[in-house]
Amino acid sequence: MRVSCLMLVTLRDTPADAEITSHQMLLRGGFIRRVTAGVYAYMPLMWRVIQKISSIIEEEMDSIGCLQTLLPQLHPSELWKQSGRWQGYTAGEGIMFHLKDRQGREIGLGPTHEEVVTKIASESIHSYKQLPVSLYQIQTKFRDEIRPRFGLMRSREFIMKDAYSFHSNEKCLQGKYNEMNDAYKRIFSRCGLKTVAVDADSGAIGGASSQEFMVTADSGEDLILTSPDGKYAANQEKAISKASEPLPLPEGKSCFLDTPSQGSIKELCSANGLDASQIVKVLAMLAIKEDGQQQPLLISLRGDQELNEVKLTNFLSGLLEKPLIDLQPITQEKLNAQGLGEWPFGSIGPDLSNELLKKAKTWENQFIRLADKTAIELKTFVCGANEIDKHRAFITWADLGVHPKTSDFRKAKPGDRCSHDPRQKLKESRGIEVGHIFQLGKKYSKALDASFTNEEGINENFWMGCYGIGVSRLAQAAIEQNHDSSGMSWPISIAPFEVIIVPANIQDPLQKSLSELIYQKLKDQGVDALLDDRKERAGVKFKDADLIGIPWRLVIGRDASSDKVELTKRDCKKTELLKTDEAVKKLLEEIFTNRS
RNA sequence: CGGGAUGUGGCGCAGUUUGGUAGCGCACUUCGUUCGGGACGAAGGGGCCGCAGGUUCAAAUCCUGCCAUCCCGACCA
Repeated sequence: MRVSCLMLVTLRDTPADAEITSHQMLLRGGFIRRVTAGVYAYMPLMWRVIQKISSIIEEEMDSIGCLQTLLPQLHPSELWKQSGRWQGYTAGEGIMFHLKDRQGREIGLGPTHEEVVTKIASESIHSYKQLPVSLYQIQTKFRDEIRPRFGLMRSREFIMKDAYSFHSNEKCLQGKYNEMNDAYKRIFSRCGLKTVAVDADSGAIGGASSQEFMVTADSGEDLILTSPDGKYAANQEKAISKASEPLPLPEGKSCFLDTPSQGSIKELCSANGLDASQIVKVLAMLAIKEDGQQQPLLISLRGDQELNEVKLTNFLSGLLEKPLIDLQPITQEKLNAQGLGEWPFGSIGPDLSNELLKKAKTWENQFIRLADKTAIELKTFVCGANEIDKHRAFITWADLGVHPKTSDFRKAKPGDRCSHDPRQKLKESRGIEVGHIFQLGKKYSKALDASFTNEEGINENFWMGCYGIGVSRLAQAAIEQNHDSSGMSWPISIAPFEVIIVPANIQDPLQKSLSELIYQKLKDQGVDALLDDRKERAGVKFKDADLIGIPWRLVIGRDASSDKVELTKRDCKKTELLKTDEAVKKLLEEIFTNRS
């Protein structure tokens, strides 16, 4: 390809609305253009990158026996109603774009394809003899993100590879899951990315086990916690840890404390000489279920711990046997709207009376009481007295007479002791999620009644797994990990071109003809070569070459008369002056040995 | 949706406080000189100043409403 034909438009100034480096560089290099919020056009250079990533993914998926397909993007609402996700994905802050066709039928624009693929599998597969099967596609997904951000990192229209596997038993699913795990590691490493695999929450997709693949980068949106020995890595949403030992309260008889304007743990501690780990704090929250039911909750936590809402949501979804669509703190405004009186916020105890909910208009009138393990383990503690400006001290759970459901609801934090080895402390780093694999189990096959006949002649629902890679996100994440002050520096396996040939002065007939000769030679060898044949000054071409990050640069300049050219490696900027033949030979060697 | 900021040629910005009919740098076009790290000179082209109302002799500038974009939280590949 010739730069003169490439529609290359680079910007000298950084567009003001781009925040992170990779986004800025993609815009400056003319790789992407924004069309509307969270929607981008992939320009020719970017499309080449995406194609290269796609090929690597295709090779790896094919190598583990996955079948490529292309599924529809318009999904009938019935299918999503069957799986029980229509409400959650469209109502409230749902992320599915949806519309009505001319007949008034509701249609969703595919944010993910479990429903469609499960339907297809169930129609085509009737016997265990046809299993296992894995299908995948590389396609645009639509998600009406609440807040699109950072260019392709969180866009509303993005390219994703999604795979779905169907099995006759759990063991087979686990086998495929492990194969996928390995394939993912190969894919990311072939793309030149450093990634960590972390335990993850399976979120809205649901299912049992799940792992995320994170490109490590300071600009990442996710907080990852890892152990120094590398044996444990998890997304903070999911991470577990051992909380520090609480400071035991000294002996004492249960009593009331006057605690005027000590509504926060901090104030309570400093006014009474307490440690936060000696207090049980109670959060009042409202869970909104998919069917609209509103359930008040009281969650007890040790004073020095924070609530992990993901853990709470998952626990409640199991308890209520319905997905939650929202979780919000109870505020005085909400109480007023329910026609309820004032609650003693700041002094609420785990035993706050159900009486307070009696007159609620739309809420359930019993609390669900929950407590984090660390709170339950306290022998004696300080807690709210359910009266403004009053707390109680030297209280035990027996004194309170309530029996909250107990689980792990606390947020693991950097510095916490690791569960597998308390001598180690969790470290934090940031990551960009580029892949996620799930063992779904029978969640969708049950909901959509997708089954096969097993060896015993009995009808059984499929065991399923699903496996995603954010292709367009991965491309941007690659820049986040590979750039310097002058621009991008693509890993060669996914670079839009492998080498750029730059005649310093295209007007010089010798330089021009030598450049053309080398260009032809490289092309004949199957190298992705770009020839900068523009009538620009050398400086301009160098700046552009650096910005668009082509891994190798061959400059044909003043030494052309002695048949010498310069070979430069983009990532380290190391330059060698070589005879033309040697330069071409070395380049071919480098490119062919490093092609993954 | 809540909190904050910003909307002026393709990009980056000034002008808004104190109303007088739009300017700078980059990019673009033409000519000349230059030619190894975003050249110089000359001459050009391009803007209903986010949109809609209002105030005024006069609005980018003042007032009202809307819209859009970006940043901080919930969402996620």
